[in-house]
Amino acid sequence: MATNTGTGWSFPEGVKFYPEYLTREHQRALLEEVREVVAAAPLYVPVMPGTGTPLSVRMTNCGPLGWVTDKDHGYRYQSVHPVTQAAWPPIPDSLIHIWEQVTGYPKPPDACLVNFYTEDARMGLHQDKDEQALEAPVVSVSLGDTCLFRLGGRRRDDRTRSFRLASGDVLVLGGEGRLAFHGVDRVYPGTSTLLKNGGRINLTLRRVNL
DNA sequence: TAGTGGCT
DNA sequence: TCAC
Repeated sequence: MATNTGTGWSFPEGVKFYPEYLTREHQRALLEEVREVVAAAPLYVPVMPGTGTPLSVRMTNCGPLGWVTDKDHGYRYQSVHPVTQAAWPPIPDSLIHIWEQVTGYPKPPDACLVNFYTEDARMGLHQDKDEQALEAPVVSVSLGDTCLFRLGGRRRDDRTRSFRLASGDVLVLGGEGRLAFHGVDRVYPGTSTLLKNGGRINLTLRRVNL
């Protein structure tokens, strides 16, 4: 059963959108925990496999595993920060709780990707498919400035729908939507006061290992 | 192919 | 959308 969005386009089955899931207080507390993660595991600029073209987002991770990409070894999960070689810091409890509440998946997430978007950062249309546990949903939590998010289907050429993700929104990609192409077309500067210097933070919770 | 410049 |  797909969710009707009133635009003639429905979310794929298994996609759940929770606008304003987190209160402002919860967002502030979560942001503080993200700052601790970034203090332990600094943001860095990932690059595309093969070409070495930098992505426009800055990235870090928390949890037993982190998603990384580089010129020589491509997309993968690994247990250490690619620059410092230190183990990733733990996933904050509040994020584990969100995962439990919105998924009900029997195992906790073992990876949390932290993406920081400045006002000119983008994320091209892609699928999350580097995980073994493809039956586990992917959970996205937005903090800071609003972005224009694009969601399609399992094939790159499936039609897409764009909608905004604002601070405190939670999006779950499960079921048919687990392998849906998605990306971030733009960030709207000045749309949130949560981050003093602006920008958007996206936290993506995933179960990688079975 | 999680990016992007250039051409129709 | 294509082609790199």
